[in-house]
Amino acid sequence: MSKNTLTLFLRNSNLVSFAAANEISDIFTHKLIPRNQHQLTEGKICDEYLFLESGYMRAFAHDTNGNEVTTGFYQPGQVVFEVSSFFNRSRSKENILALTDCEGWFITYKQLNDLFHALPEFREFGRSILVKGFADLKTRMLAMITETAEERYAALLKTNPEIFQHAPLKNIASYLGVTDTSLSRIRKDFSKK
Amino acid sequence: MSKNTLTLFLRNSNLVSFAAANEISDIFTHKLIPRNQHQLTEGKICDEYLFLESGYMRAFAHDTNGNEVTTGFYQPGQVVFEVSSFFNRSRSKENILALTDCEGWFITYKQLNDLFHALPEFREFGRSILVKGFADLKTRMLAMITETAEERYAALLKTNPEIFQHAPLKNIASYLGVTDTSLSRIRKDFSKK
DNA sequence: GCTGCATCTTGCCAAATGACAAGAAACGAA
DNA sequence: TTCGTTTCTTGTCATTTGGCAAGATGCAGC
Repeated sequence: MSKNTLTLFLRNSNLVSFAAANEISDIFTHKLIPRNQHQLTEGKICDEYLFLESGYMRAFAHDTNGNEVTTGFYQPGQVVFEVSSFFNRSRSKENILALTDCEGWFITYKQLNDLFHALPEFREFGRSILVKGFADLKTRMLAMITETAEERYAALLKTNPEIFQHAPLKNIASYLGVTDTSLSRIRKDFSKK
Repeated sequence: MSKNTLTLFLRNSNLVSFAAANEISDIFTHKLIPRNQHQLTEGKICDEYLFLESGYMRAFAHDTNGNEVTTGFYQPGQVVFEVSSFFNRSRSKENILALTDCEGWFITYKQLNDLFHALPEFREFGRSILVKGFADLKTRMLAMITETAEERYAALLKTNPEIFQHAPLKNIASYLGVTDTSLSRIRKDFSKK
């Protein structure tokens, strides 16, 4: 069990020097999240900034009718946390749970703020994570408005094929903004091409 | 012409002290943007972090078929900038233009970074702007997936009625994720209720 | 005022998607 | 393994939305 992947992840951002990456990594705590266990439960305040080393996770919320809607997927190499709850110290409207057994490294809100204060390099890193999340969400929003469900499906299949091996199709359906019935038909048509 | 509204805006965040708000405000430059003028043009790097004091603005992008899609509206009291282009120093895929004559106060990327470095309070403020934008976009995404076009229309009418006086309906239609034809019908049905 | 252009509405029809329900298949717990 | 639950597919039908085009309206510039 080593922190190599985390250190490398920080270094690869090109925002954190070798020395700082080591210093930062040392603060992180190792964590195992078994399949189906919640990393974050709605109503709680998100207090972990988690670097996901292995495994897959899913975030979901409930709509006004109480139906589950998958809001995001996480794969190895991503930082897992709910932005609004984490930074505003407010109750999360989302759940995050492990689709598979997961392994990662985390720091708490306080530790993150201390690091931000002490290390400008890590501040830059934190900002880049936020900005990337923002940009990805914007891209997804644009796709939602301008692309057909089949195009969104094809794009997900291309950019994130692994998720199909770990998440049930109904989760992927609500992530794509369609019912599971529709996704099933889209897949049937798509496979014919 | 005074910086009162900007100073008050900083203070009202409850993240910036009175002294710091004055200090920060002093750095900002006044700016007038006449109706229909671009505040940001796609292909350019967004280099202004603009506090909008009066007037309304619209952001839009182009989909793969070259069609215009409105990605956001800005009203007085909001900060206007394209997150990804501004922080990554990359070419913007979006345009931002004035729907009405506008007045505001801005700083450049360099000035913002210097302020972030010098004043932890302003860093907090900057983060809160980013986090709020993120949360709003998430909310909109969830609405896009779970609500009908009519519900999204009704919500916009309630939360942002002023925009209907300044933006043409076709812009509002693409923002809501429907064609202008559909929006026209939705409005007809909606007014009957 | 007139002219031209953009905006908005409306009708008609097609395509996409949803709602509901039944059945098959896969999976997990005992 | 067996049982029960969840997941996935498929059929039927209704609803929503889009594409296209025509006409009406409004607005800006001359």
